Amino acid sequence: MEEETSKKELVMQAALELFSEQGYHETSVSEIAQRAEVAKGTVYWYFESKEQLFQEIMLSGLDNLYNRIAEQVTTVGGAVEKLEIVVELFLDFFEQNQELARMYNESTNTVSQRFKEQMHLIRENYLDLISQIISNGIEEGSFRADLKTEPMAQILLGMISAFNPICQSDELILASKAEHILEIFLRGIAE
Amino acid sequence: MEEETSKKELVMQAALELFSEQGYHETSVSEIAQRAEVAKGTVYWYFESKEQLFQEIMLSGLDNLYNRIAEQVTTVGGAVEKLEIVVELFLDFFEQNQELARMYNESTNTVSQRFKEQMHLIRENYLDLISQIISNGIEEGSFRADLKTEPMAQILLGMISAFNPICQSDELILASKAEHILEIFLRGIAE
Amino acid sequence: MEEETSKKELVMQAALELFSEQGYHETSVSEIAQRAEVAKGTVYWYFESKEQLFQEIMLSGLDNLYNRIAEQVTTVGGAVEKLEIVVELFLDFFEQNQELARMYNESTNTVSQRFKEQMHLIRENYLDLISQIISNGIEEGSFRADLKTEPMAQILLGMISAFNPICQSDELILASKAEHILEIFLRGIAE
Amino acid sequence: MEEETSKKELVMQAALELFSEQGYHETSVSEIAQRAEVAKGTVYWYFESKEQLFQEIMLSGLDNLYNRIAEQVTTVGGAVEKLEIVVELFLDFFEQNQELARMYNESTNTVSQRFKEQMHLIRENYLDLISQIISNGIEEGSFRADLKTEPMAQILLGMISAFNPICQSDELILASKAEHILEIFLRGIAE
DNA sequence: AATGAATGAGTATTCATTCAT
DNA sequence: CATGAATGAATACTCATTCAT
Repeated sequence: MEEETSKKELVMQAALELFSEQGYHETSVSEIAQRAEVAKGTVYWYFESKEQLFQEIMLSGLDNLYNRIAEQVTTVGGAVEKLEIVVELFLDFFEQNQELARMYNESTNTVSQRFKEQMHLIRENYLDLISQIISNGIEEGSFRADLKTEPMAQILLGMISAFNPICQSDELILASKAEHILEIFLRGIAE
Repeated sequence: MEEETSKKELVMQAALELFSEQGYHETSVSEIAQRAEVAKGTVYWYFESKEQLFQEIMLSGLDNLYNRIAEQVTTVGGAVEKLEIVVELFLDFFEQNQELARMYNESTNTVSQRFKEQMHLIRENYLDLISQIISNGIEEGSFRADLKTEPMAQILLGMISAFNPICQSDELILASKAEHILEIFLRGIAE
Repeated sequence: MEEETSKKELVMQAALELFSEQGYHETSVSEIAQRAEVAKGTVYWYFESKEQLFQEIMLSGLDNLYNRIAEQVTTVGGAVEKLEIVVELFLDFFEQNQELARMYNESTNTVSQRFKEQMHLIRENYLDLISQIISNGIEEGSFRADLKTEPMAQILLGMISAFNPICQSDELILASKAEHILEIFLRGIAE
Repeated sequence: MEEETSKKELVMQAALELFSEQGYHETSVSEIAQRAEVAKGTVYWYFESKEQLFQEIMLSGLDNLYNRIAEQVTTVGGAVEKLEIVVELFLDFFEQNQELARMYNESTNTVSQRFKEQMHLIRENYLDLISQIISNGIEEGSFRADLKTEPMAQILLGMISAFNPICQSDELILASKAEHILEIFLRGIAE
């Protein structure tokens, strides 16, 4: 009657864990089924292929983050505060989902054209969101008017990625990472 | 009589091309041998395994870049000029070796612990180099004294990666990329 | 309220179509269920297994033909006329049911011993029927008395099969096929 | 130095045996490798796929038979004697290679379009050969001039197939089968 | 040094069948 | 009667690696 978690979700969770622990290629469908405690066939009942499973996980994860950011950003007024939120939520997401971050990197060559396009679209959504915020900041007079918003958005994402736990050795705390990024970026684009 | 290119180099070149075109897992040793126009066994005469081959390519590529940067950096005086060189050489390298950049991303999970450690070491070398420059800049009075150099170095690398051609859609020219990065970063860390 | 066609018949029809379009092994139970617009489980309510379904289709088809031939053959007097009917009905059946003809060929190795025996039995029925006609023809004085009826029956079936549309490239019309067969066979066995 | 049988031949032989014992679908590549006493990979070293292996076996078998017939047929003068040779060699072939005969039947749906076309071509070669003989017989005055040679050739092949051991229950000896066929066919087409 | 035939462990995927609802 | 989610055994095929020549 309760059926706490659907089998599909069990599979996705198991796959997320294994993909991020071991990588896409190093994880077999059998392993996923085993960890999810379902039969191998069940994986194929819910997903057309291993790759599809991967994509569904990626896309849903990134979509969630986007929605969370887009939502929170409306709760504050100034462009500076908005960027603070973007940075924090992103860093928090990387912290919580090292898996996806890692998978994102690994997937570059692995997957189908259609998937790449979807990923690109998602990335563009993020860039648009940030560009918009910067644009608002310029109107507000908070940021320099001579900036091209799109490359700025790219740079911010790059800075954030620099603190993706995968790339990092030393262990800064999240708040500190955000501080460093904002310190440079906001100063860099300030009026 | 001349033997223009050694078979080992032919193999490395073929592997570099194929790895970057298709990714590590999607490239078979047979393909590499074929493209290099040598027998499969020859690959194994020069390299212990496919993974070793991969690593040798990666490491030699990144090493070259490091040496080039380290060398050029000594030819100028100020910290600002040094950072300009770092940014430009990195961006140029990405442009010339999209392959390695892509491979670097993909390799995160793929490979052995020992290899990861080597990659980390290389990355640390880069970070040290940049940290050192920033540190000098602080002493010079060019940069703020309250900065932690290591996170700054990380941030700079992150910003540079943001313009890795793999991640990008729009086609900025190299000079323009460098300008954007330096504009924000130098302003961000300036005294 | 009317329920024009029973689900069982829908399944058999769908299976017949698919088996003959694609062959036994190339057709999955899922496909059959889909084409029949019933659930997969329904197939298993009516048939013990995929093989049973196949057999039921085969046997019922061949049984129908046998009965039709056996019946029509009584409506004429002479052995020659009887053989004409045999040939025509067979050829007509092949034309109408290329599917079954094809399936018959394919099934030789596919299926269980018990099924093969049933098929053999059916074949023997056909051979008996024809042998009997030939035997009558000999008594009538229409056919040579030195003939062994059983091999003659076999030969006739073989000749008929030669015009099975599967084996053929050129498109003779049915009447013409029958004519060719009878021309040779009747002349060959005539007194 | 001797290497009595090449591994490729071992594989083909094993496959031929297993296919004819159990059928195409019922035989796994593993089984073939096992019976041939080679590794599974070796099968794939010599053949692109299971289907290719099947095709190579079929085509080479039928080609051999054709060549044998075409050759022997030139050693005798009259059309009647030529047809006797055709019938005998065919029947002998079926006897020796029940396997191939059976496989031929089963393959109808299994395989690729290109293969079907090749099979058709081979069949046409056989039909042409026989048509030609009949045509010569007509010129010789041995056979009726009102015959269409192509359907006659088809009929003869059909008669021969009727004695394919697969289709048969009782065990006639080869000579007797040939006699039956020729008795009817030659009488049927005689002047 | 170089070759390429041979190996066999490993993997994604299919599909007949079952059974709780 | 009817459904379709769940199962897991079975299979074709790949590919890094070895080694006799």
